[in-house]
Amino acid sequence: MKIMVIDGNSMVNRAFYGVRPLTNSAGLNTNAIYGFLTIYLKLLEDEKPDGVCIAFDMRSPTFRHKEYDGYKAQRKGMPEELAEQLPYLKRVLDAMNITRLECEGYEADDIIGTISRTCREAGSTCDIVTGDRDSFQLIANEGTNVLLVTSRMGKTETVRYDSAGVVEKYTLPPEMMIDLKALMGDASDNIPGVRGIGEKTAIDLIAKFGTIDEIYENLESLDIRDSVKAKLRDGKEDAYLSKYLATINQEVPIDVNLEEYRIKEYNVPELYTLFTELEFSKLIARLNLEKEQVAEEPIEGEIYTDTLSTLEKTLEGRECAVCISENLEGVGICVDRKPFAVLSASYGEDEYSSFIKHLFSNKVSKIAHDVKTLRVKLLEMGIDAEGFVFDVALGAYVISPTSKSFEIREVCEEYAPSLKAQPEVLSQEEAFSPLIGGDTGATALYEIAYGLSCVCSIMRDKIADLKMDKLYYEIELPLATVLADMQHVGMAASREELLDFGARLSTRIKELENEIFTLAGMEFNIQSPKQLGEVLFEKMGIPPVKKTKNGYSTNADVLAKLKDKYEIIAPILEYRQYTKLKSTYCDGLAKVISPRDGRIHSSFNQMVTATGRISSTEPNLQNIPVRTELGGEVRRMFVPRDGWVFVDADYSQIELRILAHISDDEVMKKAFIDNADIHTITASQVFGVSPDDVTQDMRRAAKAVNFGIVYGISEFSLAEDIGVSRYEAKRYIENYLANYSGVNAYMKDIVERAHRDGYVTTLLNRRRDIPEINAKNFNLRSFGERVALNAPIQGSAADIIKIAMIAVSKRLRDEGLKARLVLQVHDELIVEAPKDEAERVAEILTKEMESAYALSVPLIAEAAIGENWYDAKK
DNA sequence: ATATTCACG
DNA sequence: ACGTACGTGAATATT
Repeated sequence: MKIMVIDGNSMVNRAFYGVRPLTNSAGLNTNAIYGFLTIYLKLLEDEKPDGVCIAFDMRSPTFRHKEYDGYKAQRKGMPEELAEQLPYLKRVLDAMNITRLECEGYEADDIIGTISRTCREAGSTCDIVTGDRDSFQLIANEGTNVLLVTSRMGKTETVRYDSAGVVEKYTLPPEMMIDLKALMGDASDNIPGVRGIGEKTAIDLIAKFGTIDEIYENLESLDIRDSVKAKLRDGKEDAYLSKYLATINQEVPIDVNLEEYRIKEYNVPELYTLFTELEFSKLIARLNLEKEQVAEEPIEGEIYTDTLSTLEKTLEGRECAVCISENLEGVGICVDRKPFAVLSASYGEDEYSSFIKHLFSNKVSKIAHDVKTLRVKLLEMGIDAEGFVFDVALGAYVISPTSKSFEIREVCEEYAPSLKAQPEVLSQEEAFSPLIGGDTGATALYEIAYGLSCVCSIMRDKIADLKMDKLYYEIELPLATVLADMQHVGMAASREELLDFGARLSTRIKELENEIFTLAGMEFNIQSPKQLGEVLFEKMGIPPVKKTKNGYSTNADVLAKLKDKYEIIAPILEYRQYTKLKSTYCDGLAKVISPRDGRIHSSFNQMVTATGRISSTEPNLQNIPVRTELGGEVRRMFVPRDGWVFVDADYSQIELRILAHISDDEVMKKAFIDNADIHTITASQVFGVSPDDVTQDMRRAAKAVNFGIVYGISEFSLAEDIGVSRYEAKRYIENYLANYSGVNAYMKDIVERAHRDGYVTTLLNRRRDIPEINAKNFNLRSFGERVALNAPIQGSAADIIKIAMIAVSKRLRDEGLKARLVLQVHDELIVEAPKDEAERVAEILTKEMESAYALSVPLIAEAAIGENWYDAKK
């Protein structure tokens, strides 16, 4: 077997300096990537290796740096124009299925040495591709050669060196290269060598004596010039240090499996996407990446005219893609890649509606787009739709949760671009909002169904590739049905009480308004941050605390700092609180109570957040006040049906428990296993006192540190948050990380992995891409690093509560209970239950939430029962 | 359409 | 030295 092992950093440098500057239209430099690929493809053609791998240096210091501070000390960091290309190059190599190797504490050369040794031992030949001569020492007669790549004037040349080649060039065999360097040093790596001895003398000496050991053992008796002898005598230590530094390590602790390097097929869609972004159209053509992307045939569908009972039989037990029109006047179906439309107008009312019932029963396996919305719509029409085996929108979300849109059009364009080129109708506007009544609508319906079936098969592979089958098929897909049911059931709030509360707030708002105007000496719009800023910081001359993009900041933090010094501030804060409550909650909620059933049907969106949480809109029921007494009143106005109660259960410290689990931090795990108060334990760690001696203030500070850690802490923000000096905040963090050493290691590791991979994952392998992580802009990159810290934690919590929701929902149904899940607030589930089911439901909630996922610490949920939402919280 | 503020986890 | 905690949605003012 013939292995080619490439020195990635060296080659990318050669490419960068050897290829004229190139950028794509987004301004990204691409010349090093392009040059690298050109050289690689040429080598592949010329050398025809069986296997390939590429070794990279890591940023972290190596064993050589630890031994010698000066090692490569003169090296400047790579220019930004090159650094920004590396993450892309790595993605390209991944898409080409070429193995990349990196190892903390070692250089690429060491990895290469290790592989060449493995090859020798396995009897394989090994070609080392590199741009510098450091690797010459690895050349061996048993088939280890160096392909030295040089570039000048935009031309690259490759010269093969074997043992004879080295002797010809240096008059010394490869194995003497190390000792040669021990004497002559290496300016480019800042290896000292023996002071005063250059290449010529060094070659002579090594040729004569072989090794520096040989030289130093007999130094005084050697037949050489006295001046050289003196230099050797003075430089002995340097000589041995240099030898150590120059010696390539061939025992790097990496798993080497030569079979794994065997050349594999490219991941064509991935590579195509990347090359498109990089604008490498020549390479796309050269590698034939576009082939098979364009459908050969246009979509040919028809309007179904046979009797529907025949069709029912055909569909039974089969899988089909479906798409319904706005009011169910028609449905597009695609089975076995054959698209057609069934129109209500072609049949009698009974025949059509019984077909629809059958189609949406679980006798037919359906692929659809946005199952939750579809199910809600059908539930409103009295149809309990089930049997969905794939949701194309949800698939797109799971694959890339940060995408902006999961509309049919976008998803089709992204996952089946051939559809765009071929059929005319599918690319037209009206095709995606079908209005039945003419051929266009029917055509659109079946074309969409066809599109969905194409997209589905591509997505299934992609989901399997990403190892997200469990996340997708066992969590997200079943959850869509649970969310549809929650949305359909809704939650009741008392319109009268909300409006009454609003009226009471209004009275107080008026009073506050007058008070503020009097203190300001003028009338203005208090709700306008601009006017308020001018009044406070210009007219009244209060010193501004913070600025925003367009003026003075007047937010609650700023006002709190001014509160004790200026009389006008307190009423403003109160005014803000009251107007917020009235407009967002009293008026806002009253507005969305459905006239049909007097309940609020919030939309639960499964495809919005970057982390996997769900969100709630129109209205947002996930931000109903609770932190202040007055705000909590709003929760009293959420009431169950007559004779029913709310059962509310929430997870205790789920995010910190997840942190303890994934960081495997012994101290934090013990705190949870002992069922201790985590903030108190943290306080005892941070302040170095026993848990019994932790004061309220210490606990409060520790709580802020715990939160900070989960968010990707900075000492500045922590200091700001808890009102201590920056220095003190820094001490807290240092103590925290020193005591929770597992957390410290985890934080380092996850950030490093994010830099390397460009994404992070959760416990259930939900993935979040973090393109910012390799940005040159400091703020953007720092943001990426905080995201890398937080997303696995927040996202894993989201995974776990989703599993619990599915389990709770199933048990309520299986056990014939009337109780129904009505709300989820990230770490809290609320069920509306008949009074006589309440205790049972509380048990189910607690049990299913706690057992949703086995962590290495206990997962605790606490349930409470109440006559309204406020009272249902402990 | 964007900015600011503030409600929640 | 950089600027400063993660994830959301709604109301309001302003461009």
